[in-house]
Amino acid sequence: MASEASKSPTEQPAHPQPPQAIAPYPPPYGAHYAPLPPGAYPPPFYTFAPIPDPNHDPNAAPNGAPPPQPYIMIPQPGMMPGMVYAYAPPPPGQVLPYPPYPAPPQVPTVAPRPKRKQVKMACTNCAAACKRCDDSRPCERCQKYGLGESCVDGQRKERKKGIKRGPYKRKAKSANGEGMGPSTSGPEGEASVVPTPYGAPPPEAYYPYYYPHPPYAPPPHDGQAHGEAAANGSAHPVPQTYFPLHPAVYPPYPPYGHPPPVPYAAPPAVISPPPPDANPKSPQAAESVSEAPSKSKKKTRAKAGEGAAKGKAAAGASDTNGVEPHDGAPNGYQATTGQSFELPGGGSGTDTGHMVSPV
DNA sequence: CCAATCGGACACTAAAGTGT
DNA sequence: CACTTTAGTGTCCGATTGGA
Ligand SMILES: [Zn+2]
Ligand SMILES: [Zn+2]
Repeated sequence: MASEASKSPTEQPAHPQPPQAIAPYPPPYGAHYAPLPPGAYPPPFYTFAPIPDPNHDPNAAPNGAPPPQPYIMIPQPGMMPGMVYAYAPPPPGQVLPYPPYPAPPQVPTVAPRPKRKQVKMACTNCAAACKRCDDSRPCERCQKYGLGESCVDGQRKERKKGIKRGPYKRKAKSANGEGMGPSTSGPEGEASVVPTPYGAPPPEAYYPYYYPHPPYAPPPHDGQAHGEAAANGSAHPVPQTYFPLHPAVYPPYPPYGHPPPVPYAAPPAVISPPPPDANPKSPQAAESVSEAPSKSKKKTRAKAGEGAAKGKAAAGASDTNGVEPHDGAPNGYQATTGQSFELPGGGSGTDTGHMVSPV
């Protein structure tokens, strides 16, 4: 019972906390990718933003202008796994003033909810009442309602056998979902495109910006093969290059806790991110989409649990007590694109995290 | 206000289908 | 035969209803 009782609605599995050390690792100007010391932190989490190469990148410092500051990329609560965020870490105790990509905390769309856990077998009383049970017998709820003696496991039906199915459609399972033709044969007109792990395209050249971790990064825009990537198709994906806009073009963000001056608009196109996956549908969501042909829900609910405990024998019993998994979203993320939201400071943006200073 | 009810989303997992 | 996909079945969330 000590296993799952601890879920706080507002908390999420904490990212490994990095030493707040940006100073020791300033990537050299012109470097394409300056990773932190190997082994220091989990690679997907802590990486330096690349510094623009003035020879190739339009975002690099204008003539004579000083190079932009290196930004350490630190994951923030609410960020999607694998995403990196090009912005200096907030001071201790503070959070980023702007919504993370791709789903800002303001929108109720995506809350990092832990999966609901079920007991292997609910007792008959709980099952009948459609309430949460536990592994103990009598279960907590039955004890509460004085149903200890009738708290027994139900009996699972045996699953039907011999039911024929059509041919399976294979799912594309690759690290770079990009090029591959995903579920090729979609007879139902079902989604035929597998979304990238992060749904939306990586916005970049924004302040701040987010983008997928290297394996999903778009190719270099300057025609060069940055990083160790691109060369061979066989080796595993390698960090690609992304460049923060130069502050001279796009003023940096205000200090933490301060709202943005104005809504950030789209910047002049310097880099075109790859097209979004046209399929916002969660692979898992398919379940409830189609009409359930046979929902074995016919059962007549017997009186049990609260009902059986008639007469209020067990007072003060409320099954809403205790742990609430705090729903927010199905475990399958909805990869929506172009969804708008409100910025804390009164601005607005999209779930792509595009935010750019007006200049 | 609170407990009981219950529709339906969600989780689990076994069976069917596929690949090697 | 290992692995993947599909879907049958159970769990239980959360909205609704009804009684005190
Ligand atoms: Zn129970
Ligand atoms: Zn019980």
